[in-house]
Amino acid sequence: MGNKENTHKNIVETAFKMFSDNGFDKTSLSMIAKEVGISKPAIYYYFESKEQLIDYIFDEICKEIEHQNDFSLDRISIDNFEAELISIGYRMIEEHEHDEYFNKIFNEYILLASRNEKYRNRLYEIQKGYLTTYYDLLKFGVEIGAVSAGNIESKANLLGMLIDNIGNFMLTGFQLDYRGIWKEAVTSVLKEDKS
Amino acid sequence: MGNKENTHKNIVETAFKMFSDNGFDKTSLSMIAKEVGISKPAIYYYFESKEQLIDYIFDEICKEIEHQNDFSLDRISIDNFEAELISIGYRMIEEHEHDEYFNKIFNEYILLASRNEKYRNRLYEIQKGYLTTYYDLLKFGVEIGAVSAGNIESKANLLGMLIDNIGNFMLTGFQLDYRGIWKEAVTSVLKEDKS
DNA sequence: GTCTATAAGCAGATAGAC
DNA sequence: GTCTATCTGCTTATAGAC
Repeated sequence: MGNKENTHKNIVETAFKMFSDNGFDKTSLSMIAKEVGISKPAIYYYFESKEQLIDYIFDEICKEIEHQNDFSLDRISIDNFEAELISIGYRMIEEHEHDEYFNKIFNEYILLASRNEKYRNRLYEIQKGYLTTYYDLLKFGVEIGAVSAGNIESKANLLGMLIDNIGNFMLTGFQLDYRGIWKEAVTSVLKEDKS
Repeated sequence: MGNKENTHKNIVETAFKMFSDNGFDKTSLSMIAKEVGISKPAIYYYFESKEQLIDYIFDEICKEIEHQNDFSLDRISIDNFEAELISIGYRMIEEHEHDEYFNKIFNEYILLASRNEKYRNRLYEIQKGYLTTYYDLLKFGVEIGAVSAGNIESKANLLGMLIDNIGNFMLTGFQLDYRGIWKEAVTSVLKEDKS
């Protein structure tokens, strides 16, 4: 009874870590069971198949992303718009620095999604929401006069895609001045149009 | 005799396509052999192991990238600098549009590299060279007076990382105005500094 | 060079006892 | 809930004939 939830949690957390370390295909249920300290059939008491375990973790990850993806516009004014935008990126970079597993397994799911429709739609919505956040932010910036009105959509996509790839580059262990890059991007985008 | 090179080529090309479609782990040597129209042991005549086949294709891909990664600065002047930079990105976008397999298998190798040192160093050098190209371009732009001198490195990394992720986004089937995003990035980066 | 036959091992998954 | 024992199928890889 009390143990049931515990074992379930152990399986999920161990699988998450091992999938992240080795990938889905190179992590067998036997390996997970051994690491958890149970037998392989015990996993089948909680999950119908390996695929269902992978799907369960996918769902958990998606929920977490969807949840953390809405930051409020409350504190933002014309005076601190640029600084706030910069610090949003800084916060993302910081999260990545303390989060070795998440990005790795997420890339695993992205590759899965490129071949399996089941994961594609959900990730599509996440990516869309992700870019939309930057769009809403810049649109708000236009309203309060902190951003010039041209090409808001492209600017938003530019920022969203850049911060996304900063996460990927960090994953590969590439050492760059990511904060400097992000700051440069924000200030460049917010610069007045010449014309 | 004449057949030897042909079979070798068939194996490599078929494997490339199938690895791209299904991933390494979900493409067995039996599947490749069947698709080529030979028996499985025939593959072992050309490659010692599956891993060696994967490595061979990795080497081919790296060589191709390294080769196509140097565009000359000859045609570039102060008058056409921005336009040339924009068209460099456009050309990359166009390549991606006609190249369904390359990006997919390349991402497969990136994920491999995140777990296997053997692939890591080579990809590291490619990524570095990639970003360096944009750095050299911008530095040249500074010399001829087409770019203001501040933060060249961050600007170069920004452009390099953006065009890289444009490729990734295209892979996922995400429909965006990638040319507009790239153009916005280039013009933003080349805008005069306010101060 | 390419084949048939086969070895050895591990994968996902199930039966059934406790 | 968790176990031991087991099934089926597929994997990489090899032996040896032609």
